[in-house]
Amino acid sequence: MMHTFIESSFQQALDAMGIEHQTIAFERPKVAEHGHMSTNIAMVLAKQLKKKPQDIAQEILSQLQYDTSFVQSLEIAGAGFINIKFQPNAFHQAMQIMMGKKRDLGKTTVGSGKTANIEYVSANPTGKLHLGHGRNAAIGDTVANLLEWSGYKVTREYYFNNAGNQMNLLAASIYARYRHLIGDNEYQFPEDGYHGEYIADIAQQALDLHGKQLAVENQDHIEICKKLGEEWCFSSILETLKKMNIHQDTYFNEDSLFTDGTIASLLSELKEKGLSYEKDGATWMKFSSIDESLTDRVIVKSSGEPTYRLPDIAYHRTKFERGYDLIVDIFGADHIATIPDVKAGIQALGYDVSKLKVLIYQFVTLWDNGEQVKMSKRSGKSYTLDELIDEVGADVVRFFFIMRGAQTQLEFDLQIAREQNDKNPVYYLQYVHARICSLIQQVHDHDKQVLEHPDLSTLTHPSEITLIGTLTRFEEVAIRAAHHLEPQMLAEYLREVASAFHSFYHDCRILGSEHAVLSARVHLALLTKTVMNNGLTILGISSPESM
RNA sequence: GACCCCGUAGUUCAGCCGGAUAGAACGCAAGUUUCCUAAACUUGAUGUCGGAGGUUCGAGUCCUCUCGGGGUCGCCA
Repeated sequence: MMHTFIESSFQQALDAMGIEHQTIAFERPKVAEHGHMSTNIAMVLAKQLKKKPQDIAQEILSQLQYDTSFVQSLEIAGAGFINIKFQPNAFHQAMQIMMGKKRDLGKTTVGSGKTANIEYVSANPTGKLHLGHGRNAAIGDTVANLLEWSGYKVTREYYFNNAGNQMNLLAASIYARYRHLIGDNEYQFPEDGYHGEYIADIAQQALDLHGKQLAVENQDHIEICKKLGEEWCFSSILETLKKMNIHQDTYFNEDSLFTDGTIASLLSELKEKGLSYEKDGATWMKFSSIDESLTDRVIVKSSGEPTYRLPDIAYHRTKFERGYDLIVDIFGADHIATIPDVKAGIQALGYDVSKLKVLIYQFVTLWDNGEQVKMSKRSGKSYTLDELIDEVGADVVRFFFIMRGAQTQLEFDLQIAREQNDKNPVYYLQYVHARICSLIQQVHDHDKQVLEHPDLSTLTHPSEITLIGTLTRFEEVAIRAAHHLEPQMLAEYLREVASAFHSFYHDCRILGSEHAVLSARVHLALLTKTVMNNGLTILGISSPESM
């Protein structure tokens, strides 16, 4: 936000030079000697004006009219950068503005009036959530939060299929375990069946509810097992998500697309538009006619059953029909192949595909004591998300899953996650909040007056200025993270805030200082608390009052 | 074989729309507390940004090729 103090001055200078209006990029130099802010505008204009960047910079500076109570100095440096140093007053003004926003600090309006749909987790009710789902959930929920803070009206959606092959396999697995429970040890367990312990639990439930009434194998009895399985799995999933502070708004059942005729009408429309054709008794989608790099795929098997592509396209179409301005899917890397097909289908149906953003996250590998924890789905011995949350806590789980970019493979180190100390980055952030809460408590005990009308001009220590400068970036970081759909940008930033605060806290004594200094510093601490609290809230992580 | 993601310090990773001397954490070495939570702070060492070309005032960032790791290529989801 600091650039707002100087931006219009630059625009006016460019106007005076007869240069067309254009966006001026301001950035924070890495080196302190380069000032608080710099712009490369002179270099950008060099080609267009056919002059040396240094000369252009000189010209801009000679035209520039600025408020000297805000700007301390302007310098031309390097290849033609203009470096800006602000007066402490500028930081105090910025702080004043932020203090006025109180709990809404960080909320912006870039997305106001717009709606967004974020689909995440979307696990079918065939088992417990595993670590991959955890990463999906943490990313999805945080992206949803970020968009909400940017002003979007957000719908959090969960898509599931309780009618497919996998569900039949679940039912067959439960039924087999049930038969074993009633003594039919010869009964064959389905090949590729689900082996987790929970299957036996559900079978036990079937036994408790129905006794030996299901002993004869028939469709009704298997259906009972399926229903029990679905309910059990879903409640397990929801419980796990609840622990992660995740609550979704809409649960979209794939089956509804078939029962309400959406699929049928899509099929006839595709046929009408010449986007599908019959071959070998199956219906194929003509992806190759939409995009040369794609291959035609079966959408209805010769058996009459649809492949997953058909409902996927139909489902995404409903999202477009529901009128969202932004549609976000959170997918694991294993689903990467379906995305071009869905996009092509949507585009061919006449929708604006650019509204659809697909966030792909890479796999998670779990490490403990320097050894990789193998996760085998077949044996059912995979480490579940639930176990992970119980072991290290939901805050740690959420943070670890978003602290790296989604596109990098995540190494989840249990050893570090378990530590409740300085090695664990989550505590570093939360400690700032707890420290400030404790401080405020003590200030309250001593002197209630300090909280009124602080004189910020006493904040001149380099650590104070650095902290204020860091806090001023909160809004733009939140916007940028939302725009790029990258939660880890916010996580990185909060670490910077924490570091700046701890330095300030170390350098600048608060309690016992003279009244004016005490008051101003307390307000700086309070503002930091707001930023940390709001930032952690976006990440779905708690802000403890004490640790 | 084709396509997608990744490759940055000993390790795990940041690095915005291409900007100046590539950053952080952990680990390692050395310090800081009669005082607000030492779960903190300060200082130091450590780099072929996988490699080779190219684009330009300027490349970790963009393009081409190449090597290495992961993923995906079904009338499975």
